[in-house]
Amino acid sequence: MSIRVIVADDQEIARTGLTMILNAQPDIEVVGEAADGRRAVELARRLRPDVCLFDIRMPGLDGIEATRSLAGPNVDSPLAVVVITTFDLDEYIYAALRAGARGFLLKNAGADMLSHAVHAAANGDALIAPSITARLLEAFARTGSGSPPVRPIEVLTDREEQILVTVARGRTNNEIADEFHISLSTVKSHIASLMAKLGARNRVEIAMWAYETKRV
Amino acid sequence: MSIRVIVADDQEIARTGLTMILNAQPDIEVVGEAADGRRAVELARRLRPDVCLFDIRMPGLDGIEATRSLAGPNVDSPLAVVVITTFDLDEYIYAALRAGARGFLLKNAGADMLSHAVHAAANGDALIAPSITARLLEAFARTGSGSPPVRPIEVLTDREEQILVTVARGRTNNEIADEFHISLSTVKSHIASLMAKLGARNRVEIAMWAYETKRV
DNA sequence: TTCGGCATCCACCGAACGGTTGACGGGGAT
DNA sequence: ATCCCCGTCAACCGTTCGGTGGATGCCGAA
Repeated sequence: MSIRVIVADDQEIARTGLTMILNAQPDIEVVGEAADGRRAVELARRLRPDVCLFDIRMPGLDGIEATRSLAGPNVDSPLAVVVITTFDLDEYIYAALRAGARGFLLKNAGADMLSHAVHAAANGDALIAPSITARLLEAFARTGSGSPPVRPIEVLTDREEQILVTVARGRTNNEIADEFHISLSTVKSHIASLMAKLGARNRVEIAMWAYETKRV
Repeated sequence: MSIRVIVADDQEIARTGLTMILNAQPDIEVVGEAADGRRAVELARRLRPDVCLFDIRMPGLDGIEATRSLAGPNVDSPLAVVVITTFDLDEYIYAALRAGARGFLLKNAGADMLSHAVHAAANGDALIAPSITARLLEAFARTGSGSPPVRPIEVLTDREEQILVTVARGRTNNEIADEFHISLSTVKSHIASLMAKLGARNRVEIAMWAYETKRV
């Protein structure tokens, strides 16, 4: 019997690529696709696949949240979720693993890595991209404890996400205020909470974050 | 006879996705794939496809350079190249178009957009993602001229290049001054000339430029 | 040698940014 | 009905940034 998988990614190109690569494996079958987190969760609940493959960046419910609601600590019959993303930022990795992910891959992973990760997840094991594993171990060594040095990624609100992008495009606060028809104060509020949530010290670091997570 | 296409992208997932979506079209056939710019150019020279679909970000020779050497101003029998990228930043677009691209798409484009762009390129037309087109027109309107608002890249000095990177990493002027053991004034001088040369209005736009040109 | 480019520095000033505190209404959850 | 989060806004204040107009010394090319 083949491993039943669902794939969720907001980019049609990536979604098709993942699906095709997995379907090319003799013992893997993609039984569903979704373009956002909410539908991914619905689909997973309905189909109960052996493995869910989620992109982190998705509109609405992101991959982390989706993972949490399918494989989180308080879920009774958790599904196996493999999270995939373009950049290997620590915040994401820890958040994904804490959310219950059984795997963490980068989008530049090849077909081999991909199918290995799916097989591992289906077997109750977990596969993490080697480059990430190294940093994970290092992090464990640094803290000397069993708990990873997690900066809990706080989920950005819709408005914050919008502001984030404009900041990363080099807009000034005044320009942002005009663009969204809100006051300068409000823009500063949003940017303040962005800095707090992302741990950024200034707007350039906000822009950095946006770039590194391909939000620009 | 179907349209012969080659696809170049360093991410296997995206490459597979693009190939599958295009092969699903009755009159399009993907005749080759490449994972970096150099091989893409070789492949294109050998196969002479009707359309080349290039990602901008590729190791070695990037998509822009690859486009230039296949469709640039001084090429005698130019091929039709469609450039695709995740980012829709102006520098990329202009660079791609100046390099001779016959299309410019974002990676979040759907299958429709993709096949339309390939068809257009094969017919000697050009298709650009709507969101980008709007900004292009706006830019043309701003300059009021028929020539694209191309900014000739002035060469950065070594020092400027160094400062550029630190700015893009979110450092403040004071931190940069400490890091290089120079005065705050000097940092400001360099940043001023950076802004002048790059046409940036503030340091975030400097950071943008650094990210877009893979300097970070 | 003279000229220009580069890197260094200074002073001044207004604009933009970042931090803080507090406030208000709406909506969803309990 | 209550509470909390979100989005909105205000006032205030210090810091940082960006702009201007210089200055100096060094080096290499003309």
